[in-house]
Amino acid sequence: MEYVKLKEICEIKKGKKITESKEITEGSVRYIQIDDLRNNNNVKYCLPNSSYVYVEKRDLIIAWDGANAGTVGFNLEGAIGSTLAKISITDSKIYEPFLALYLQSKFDYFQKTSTGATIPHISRAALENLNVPLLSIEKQKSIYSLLNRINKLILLRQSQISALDELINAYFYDTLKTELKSLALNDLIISTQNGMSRRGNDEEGQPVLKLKNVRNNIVNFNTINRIDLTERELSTYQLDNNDLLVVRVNGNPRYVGRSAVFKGYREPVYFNDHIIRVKVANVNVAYLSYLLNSNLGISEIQKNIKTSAGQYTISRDGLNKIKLMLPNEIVQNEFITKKDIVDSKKAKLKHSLESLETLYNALLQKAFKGVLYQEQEYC
DNA sequence: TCTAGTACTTCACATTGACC
DNA sequence: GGTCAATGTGAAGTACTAGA
Repeated sequence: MEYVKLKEICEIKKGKKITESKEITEGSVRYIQIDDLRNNNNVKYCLPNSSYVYVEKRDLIIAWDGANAGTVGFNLEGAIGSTLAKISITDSKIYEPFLALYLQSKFDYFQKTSTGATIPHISRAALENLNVPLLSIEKQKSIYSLLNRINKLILLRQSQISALDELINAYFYDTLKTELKSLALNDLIISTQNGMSRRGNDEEGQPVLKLKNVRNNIVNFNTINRIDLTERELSTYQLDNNDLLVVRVNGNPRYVGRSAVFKGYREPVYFNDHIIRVKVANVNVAYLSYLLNSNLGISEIQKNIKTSAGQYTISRDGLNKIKLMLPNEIVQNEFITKKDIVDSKKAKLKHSLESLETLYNALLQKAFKGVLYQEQEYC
């Protein structure tokens, strides 16, 4: 396959420092930062300035500095910040979306060739001298079309998963339209207990849950630490099924009080002092966890959080004081039954999503080695 | 020994400024 | 003006310790 250096088909220009405009006026333009290459969750604006570097939708944008240096995006319009660079294609034989896909596939190369001791920066030389496969426009479009179809399926799966989350949320808010009983969490608590303060990550030992193992309604075992526990610790901190685990401390108040129900593991599991274990009665514990992680629960938890030196904590006493509005147990159980059904559908969609992502990456590699195109010709 | 508060660490992105 | 190391800042997570 024939290759051409990137510098022969593109112009690269680094962005400038931009002053964000808090007010959006008629003349405001979008201020593009690294996060904008991944999503539109935090769109910012600025006032036009002749010194700024502007991109059009056909231009590619690459993250120049930081841990994500090498991230590539396109189809954006606006002024780019100082940690981004604009890649303008000057050769009409290059199909922009194809080149964007190619550069996105070279993320590891950009990371490996980056410079800088503290913060990595894209190496201009490595970028400019990158070999780009030179295919006919038709072939570029054909490859892009195939990969884009898979990408659309990936986006569809992601939106289906989000839709199921919204469905569960809608079911949850339906439960709040029934007759509710006002009570304090204390009325449901049988006992609370802080975890062990011992540290470590031994090769051998028992699994000990820490803060990051407790996500909203999910206990994950992906990065679990192991500690060789004493007899006393083994008997004091072993979790039982249906224990409610509540995050006790964090630098961000939003994460204090987040909770999940322990549903068992292949071996006994223990917990450290970032977590409070709560045993409850007269409530569906999974429903209680969902309620505490909802906006309603969070706003109640916030009222009982203490802050000092930028740290936020909730004590066992604070947990007891949390006020709740609960439907009866029949409604709670019905909600959890529905949620379990939706969760199993979500699991299937997630599995499908992972398969699509694997397929996408495999085809991406083949496409840029020229193998994919040969196979396509026989299709 | 347990609890709860706080100091410390790590990571990521933004900004600055010296140097070429 | 471009490059890149240093620094600032905030988020998120981890470790330590005083006091009950």
